[in-house]
Amino acid sequence: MTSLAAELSRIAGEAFAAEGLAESFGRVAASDRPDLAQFQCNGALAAAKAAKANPRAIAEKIAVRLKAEPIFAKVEIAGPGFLNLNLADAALSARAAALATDDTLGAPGTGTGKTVVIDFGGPNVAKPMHVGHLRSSIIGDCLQRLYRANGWKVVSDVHLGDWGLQMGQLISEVEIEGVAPVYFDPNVVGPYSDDSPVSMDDLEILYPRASAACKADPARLEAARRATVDLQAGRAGYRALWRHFVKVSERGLEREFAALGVKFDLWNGESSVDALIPPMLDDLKTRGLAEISEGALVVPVAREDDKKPMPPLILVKSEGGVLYGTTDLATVIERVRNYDPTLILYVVDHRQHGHFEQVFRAAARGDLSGKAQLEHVGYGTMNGTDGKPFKTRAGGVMKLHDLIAMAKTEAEKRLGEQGIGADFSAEERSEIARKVGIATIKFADLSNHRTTDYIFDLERFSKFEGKTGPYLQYAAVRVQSMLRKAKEQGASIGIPSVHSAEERRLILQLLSLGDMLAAAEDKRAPNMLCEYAFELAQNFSRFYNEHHVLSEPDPALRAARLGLCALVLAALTWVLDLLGIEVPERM
RNA sequence: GCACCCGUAGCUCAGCUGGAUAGAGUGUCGCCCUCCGAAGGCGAAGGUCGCAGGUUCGAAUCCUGCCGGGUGCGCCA
Repeated sequence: MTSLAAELSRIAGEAFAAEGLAESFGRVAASDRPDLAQFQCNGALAAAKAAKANPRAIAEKIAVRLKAEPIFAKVEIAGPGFLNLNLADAALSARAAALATDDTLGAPGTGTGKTVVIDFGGPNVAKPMHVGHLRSSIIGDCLQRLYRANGWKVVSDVHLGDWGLQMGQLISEVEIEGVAPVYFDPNVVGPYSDDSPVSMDDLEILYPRASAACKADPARLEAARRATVDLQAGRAGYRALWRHFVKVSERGLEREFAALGVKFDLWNGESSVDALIPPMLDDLKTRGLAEISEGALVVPVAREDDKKPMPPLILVKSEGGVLYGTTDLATVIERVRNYDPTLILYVVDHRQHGHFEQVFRAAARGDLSGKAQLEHVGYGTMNGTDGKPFKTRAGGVMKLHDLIAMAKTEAEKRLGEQGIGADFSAEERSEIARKVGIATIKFADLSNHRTTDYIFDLERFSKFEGKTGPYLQYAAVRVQSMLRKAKEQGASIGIPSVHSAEERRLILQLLSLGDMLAAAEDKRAPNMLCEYAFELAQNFSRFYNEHHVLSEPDPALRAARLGLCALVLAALTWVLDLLGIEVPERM
């Protein structure tokens, strides 16, 4: 179904058109001044500016036409030419009734027939996930849920970091440690054991050791570079060892993502496009797009009008290794070939903006992206309460696993303080705490605007008061509880309609859900979902405070109000689901 | 040095394709539970929207300069 605002815009647009003005001036949106009206149209001001006419006079003409429309209960002109509009309650009620039977709750269907590839998560092989991966994972997951809700075909790809210098660092470290000499024996070409010579715990020790050694010693770094080149060139022992690294790491990562409730369609990585790289390089060289510069093969991407230096995208390093820019470019080719998407989103830390600009420009120069628009969906840093990047108390990198555990512990503490679930089983209490802990983290992260840094304050985010994940879960549980009671009492659930100011307000917000989803998609802005969910909970509380539903003596009115409660619950649960937040049965 | 992002209430943040009295949470101070879960609702106080110019009938929003903070700038990811 088309959104209410869209329908009103169409009606107003026709009024402008009938006056010989552009239809686009008819854009109607929720009013900035809810005390004055439900909706507003500011088109008369813009039209007057364009036509050098009197805005008030234009507004008068439009108002005359709009007053003839039965959908409006009020059409007023205010100030220099604002059109303030209220709807007839009958129209609102009809819309609410239609919404109550709409499984999609007014989702806009903006993605019908379109495919989007979303690249997020981006964990690295051999490294445990840390808080740096948190934002990519939960923002990316929210976007994939949102795009699906809006009708897109979504292909999500975790895009493992499994092919760069860090792999060479690890391989050379294993060689130095001497823990698996067979993989380095030039006289052995396999077959190799199916069992990994290293565990995830080993890798977590080996990688930082290798990384530090390479930083300290140029010769050690050189060995890592050589190992990288050999791995990428296909040396059998290195490939076998590397496959163990990947497999071992994936098992750990799957657990981490499961704990977060994040799923991917593809578990591809940088290495997945290995075979595509040589033909891509040949093609780019043949077409004169790639050239040798300072010993490396590069694609120049600088443009005349650049205001800043724009280094070329390096495809092959002087010693022969490929970089993540190379795999990113080849991955564009792969995704276009496999899915022909209209959009590819990269949910990656905003510090990598320059990298993506290079890749996107190179893709454009090579005409590699088909019809796809490539877009870097950047995000800011998660900081500690000191305003600096989030660290453990000891000053180290906080693992994601530990952060989730902290949030769950905090949730348990809060639930205990509130006496929630005192009579539930230990298992159920634990499960509730898990859901609340995840909600704490996700809502805190997603409610901040994506591009800005934010301060992670567990103390504040885990509160049940205010704009928090736990509060919204509680609000949803409360409505569930009421509907359960209604069912026990045998009360029938009817069709929502307007009988009071509180219901009117609630229904108006419910009818704007589709517009919010479209806007959130357009801006790739999860915080709009958070804002909506919180406002919905607030509007419900006002309604709930004012009208005692279950004790309402008029059965028809009670049924209508229960219908409204059911609709609110459906909308709230759905938006929370898009945020990746689960609502417990009870709490 | 150059480029990008940010500077909004005591604190944490929305709002930014220009529009009416700049919003929310939190904190502070008042009210409101014989009734569906008060983890709530209603109200008050709190702002030169970093500073200075400019465009406009109209600027938190667009442009320029400055100050303050963050980030990035060729073989890491």
